[in-house]
Order: sequence, then structure tokens, then C-alpha cells
Amino acid sequence: MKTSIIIDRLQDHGIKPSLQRIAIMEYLMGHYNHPTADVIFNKLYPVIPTLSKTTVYNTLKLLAYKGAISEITIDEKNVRYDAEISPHAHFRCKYCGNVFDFPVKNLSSVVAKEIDGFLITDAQLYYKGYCKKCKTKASQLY
Amino acid sequence: MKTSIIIDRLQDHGIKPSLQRIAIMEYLMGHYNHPTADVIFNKLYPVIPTLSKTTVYNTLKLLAYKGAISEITIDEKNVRYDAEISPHAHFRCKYCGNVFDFPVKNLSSVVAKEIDGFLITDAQLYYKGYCKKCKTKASQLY
DNA sequence: ATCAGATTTGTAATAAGTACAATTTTAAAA
DNA sequence: TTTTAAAATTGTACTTATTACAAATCTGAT
Repeated sequence: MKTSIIIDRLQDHGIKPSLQRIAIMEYLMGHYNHPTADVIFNKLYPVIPTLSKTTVYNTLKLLAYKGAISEITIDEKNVRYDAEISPHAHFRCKYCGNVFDFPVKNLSSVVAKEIDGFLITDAQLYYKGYCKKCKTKASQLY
Repeated sequence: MKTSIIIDRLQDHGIKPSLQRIAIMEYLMGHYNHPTADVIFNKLYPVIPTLSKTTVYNTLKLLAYKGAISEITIDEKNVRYDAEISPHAHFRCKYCGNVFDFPVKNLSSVVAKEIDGFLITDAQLYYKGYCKKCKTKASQLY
């Protein structure tokens, strides 16, 4: 991935590009598997040995706040992050725990900008259940 | 609220009604403000002095697993619970933190039961933004 | 009354995330 | 180039929601 694309994404959202911010944004734009802060830290730490976990947490919060990435709270255990910011849903398998992207045909029809005087800045649609691989395994539990 | 209605809700979902389970279910059916486990514990502890926090956590997990209530993960800090299980969305104000119920016209149109071999058991639609009261307060921050 | 299984309890542990003060980096002014 | 202030990063210590687990209690059938 070209560094200029990553820097553009940061600057388009009013974020000054630093070494750490670029690395975190680059990781997210190269890995659409909804990583947690911890996963990102462990992947980047060998590359940037001075990296601090606090920086990863702070940066992810900043990126999400500025709208450069989105926060996924489908997992009650930890927050996940996603550089794909176009409207789509997420599915989490109750058996293997994996989170999948899910296209939704009519999502824009339910995602309003303002309802009854409430200002909506962000919308997330989450599905839970059993993925293709785990469907049979899970049914054998009962 | 009549106790028989609460016991019915439990039994309809295959849950044996105990004193603690009834109390927790009753609290949720009487308070649709999406309480956390901690809130529920603190409200019930004076009434049931032997109540343990572990029981509250375990019971809420059980009720959610059996489909008697639903788990709301709109707050990245803690899990909230809701006895209203008909399809509706939730809105969380980024300023005051309150979680509101939100009717959604076309929600059923996007909430499929099965997509591409994935079995969907549960769907949640979350909105974030600023509520009516906080909209002006929040805009003064910038 | 007894007994096994289910439920509850209390304590200790885990782990995600945050507060905060110290250090380092950046970039502009002198 | 040196100075300097603001911004960004770091490391440590802390907080807090949630879970693990073993002991105690309750329940309902025999």
C-alpha cells in the first residue's frame, strides 16, 4: 500500500500524520479483519520497538473520533476497529468468534441522519449467530 | 407488575424461576432504561441482602442466552440489558451517555434470518450522536 | 430424612482500557 | 542555528467490568 494513500486518509480527516499514526492507519487499511488494539500493538511493536500501548489506544480513539475509522462494539469483551467506513453490517459468530463484513441492501434506508430532534453521527448494524463453518458444529452441541 | 407474568417470561424461555432470577427479570421488565449488571445489583442488594454480584452476571448471561432479554453492547464500557425484545434500535448520546429506544420503520427489511449460509440469531442496530437535550450543548464545544 | 443436582455465594484473578506525569519530537520564531 | 512552546509519545500505575472457581446453600424427588 502506498504511503501517500494512508497519509491522505489521515489528512482528509484533519489528523497530522506521525510515524505511529501512519503505521496504525496502514495496518488497518491492509487488514480488514477488525483487529483489537492489542492485536495491532503486537503486530506493530516488532517494527516500532518504541511503540507504547497507550499510543495505540489513544490513536485509535482519535482516528475513530475524527471519522477516519470506525469502532466496532459487537464483541462485549473488547473494541474492534475497521478502516472500511462505507455502510455495511458486521456478523459475529458465537462459536468461533470471528467477525465478518456483511453487505446490507437496504441499510441506507434505515440509517437516517436525524430522527425526532436527535442528531445521528454514526450507525452500526450487528448480527450474531453461527457462520457457515460453525453452523453444523454448533448444532451438535444441543 | 404481577409475578406470574415474570415467571411466565422465564418459563417460556426454559428458565427455572428462582428468587434471584425472578427479581432480576422483574427489575428489567419494570425498568426499560438499559441498566448495567452493576446498576441491577445495587438496586436489588437492599431487597435481597444475600445477593451476589456473580449471580447477577450469571443470571443476565443466562437470560440473554435463552433469549428472554437482549444484550446491548452500544456502550464500549459495559454491557447493558433490555427486556424489550421486539425489533427496535438503540441510540446513545455521546454527550450525556444516555441510551434511548428508537423505533425503526424498515428494520425487519434488513434483519434477515439467514444470509449466504450464515445463521442469524440476533440483530442489533445502534445509533450514536447527540440527543435533543445535548445537541446545543455539544455544538458549543467546537 | 436423605441425597444428587442445580443454584448461589464470596473471593481472588484477569484483562481491557485510562490517568497522568515525564520524555521526546516537531515546527516555527528568533 | 538555536530557542522555545505545543503536540505527540511513552511507561507506570491504576481502575473497573467481568470471570474462574470452589465452597455453601437450596430444591425436589425418592
